[in-house]
Amino acid sequence: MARPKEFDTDAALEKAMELFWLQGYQATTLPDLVERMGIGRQSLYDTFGDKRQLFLRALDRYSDVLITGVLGALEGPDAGLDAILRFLDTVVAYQTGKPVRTACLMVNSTMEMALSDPEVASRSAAYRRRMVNAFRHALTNAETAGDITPALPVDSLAQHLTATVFGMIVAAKAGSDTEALRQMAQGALLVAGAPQPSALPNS
Amino acid sequence: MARPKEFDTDAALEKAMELFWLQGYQATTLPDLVERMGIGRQSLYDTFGDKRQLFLRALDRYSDVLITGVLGALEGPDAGLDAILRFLDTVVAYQTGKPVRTACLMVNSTMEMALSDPEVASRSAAYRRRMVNAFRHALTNAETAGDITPALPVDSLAQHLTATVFGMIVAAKAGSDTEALRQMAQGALLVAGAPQPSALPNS
DNA sequence: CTAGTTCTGGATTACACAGTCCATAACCCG
DNA sequence: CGGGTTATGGACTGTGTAATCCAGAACTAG
Repeated sequence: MARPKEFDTDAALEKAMELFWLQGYQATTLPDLVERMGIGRQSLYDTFGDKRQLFLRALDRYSDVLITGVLGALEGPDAGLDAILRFLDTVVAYQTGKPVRTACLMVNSTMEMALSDPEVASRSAAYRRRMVNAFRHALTNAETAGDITPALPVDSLAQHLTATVFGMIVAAKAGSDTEALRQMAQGALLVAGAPQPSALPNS
Repeated sequence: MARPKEFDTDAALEKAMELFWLQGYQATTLPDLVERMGIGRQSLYDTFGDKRQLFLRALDRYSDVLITGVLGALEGPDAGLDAILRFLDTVVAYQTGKPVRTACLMVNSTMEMALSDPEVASRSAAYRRRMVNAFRHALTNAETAGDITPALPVDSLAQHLTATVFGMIVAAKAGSDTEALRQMAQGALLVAGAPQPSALPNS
C-alpha cells in the first residue's frame, strides 16, 4: 500500500451526480466537476476514469440511492394503494418543491442520451421497467385487498401510471404548478379504480 | 437589390430543425448544420444569425408546422371524443413508428434547455398550456355531446391527458413498445370517462 | 530509515468548436 | 453595359474542451 486518497470517493461521486442532475451531461464540463467535487483533475481520472465513466457511475448511484429511496416503498411486499398514494404525492412535492426544477436524472439522461449511448439506453429501459413492475405489484396487492376496483388489467394500469409520472416530470419542467401536478396524479388514481373522492394527502 | 440567395431559406431551416430534433441543441455542431443544410457557413450566419437564433427559429417552425399539424384537429371548434382518440392514436403511432425515437423537439428542448434558457422555457410553457387548452376544449365538447361522462372536472382531465402524452414520449425513448404506449393511452381515455371498452382505433 | 508505491496539482497538449474576415463571384437596376 | 450591393466559401482566430504528462509530496511496509 501507499499514500491514501485525501478525499471520500462516495462524497465526490455524490457531488458529480448533483452536477449532472442539474446541468446534464454535455453541459457539465470537467472544470465544473473538479471544482464541485473538490478534488484534483488527475485524481478524478485516476479514480473514475474519463468523464463518461464518471457519469455512468453517477447514474448508477442515482438509481441505487435515490430511485430506490423513492420507489422502494412501492416495491415492498405489502405495498398497496397507500404506497401508490404516497408515491404520487412524493412526486408532486418533489417536482415542484425546489425553486430549481432539476426533474429526475434518469429521465433527463434518457432524453439527452438514450438515442446515442447504448449504455444509457439500457439503464433507461431498466428504469422504466422497474417503475412499471413496481406499480403492477402494488396495484395487484391493492386489488387483492379490495382497495381498488380496476376497470382495466393491472398491466395496463401500471403502464398508464408510469406514463403519468414521467409526464408529470416533463410538465414540471415546462412550468406546471403544484395544483396542475396534483390534478395529473388524481387522474391516475381514478384510472386505477381508487374510490372517489380520493384527494391526495396534502403534504 | 443584388445577388439573390442560392438556397431556399425555409428548406434550410427545415433541415436544421430535423438535425436539432434528432441530436439536441448542444450535440449539433455548426459543421453538422452546414453540411445538412447544404449552405455555406457564412450564409448561415448572414441568414439566421448565430447558432442559438437558428435554433429558436427552428423551434418556432416546429411549433407552427408540426405541433399545429398534430394538435390542430384537437383545437378545431367541433373537436370532441373522436379527435381525442385520433390524437392519442397519432402519438402512439408516431412515437413508435420510426426506428429512431426522436420523440418531440419541444419536449426534448424543454428537458435540455428550459432550466438554462428563458426563451426556451417560455416556449415550453406555451406548448404545455396549448396542449392542456386543446384537451380542455375537446373534452368540454365531448361532455356536452354526451360522449363522455367525466368523474373529474375537465380541467383536471385536461391536465392528466397532457401528462399522459408527455409521459408516452419519455417512455417511448426509454424503449416502450407500441402495445405499452397503447395501454398508456387507454388509461387516459378511461379517466376521461369514455365508454369502455373503447379500444383505440388500430392504425 | 529507506525503498517502493500511490496520490496530487500545475503545466501542457491536441483538438473541436462557434464565430469572423476577406477576396471573389453573382446579380439587379439604372 | 457598369456601379453598387449582396451572396459565397475558404482561410483564419480565439477560446474552451477532455485528457495527459511529470515532478514532487505523502504514505506504508519491511
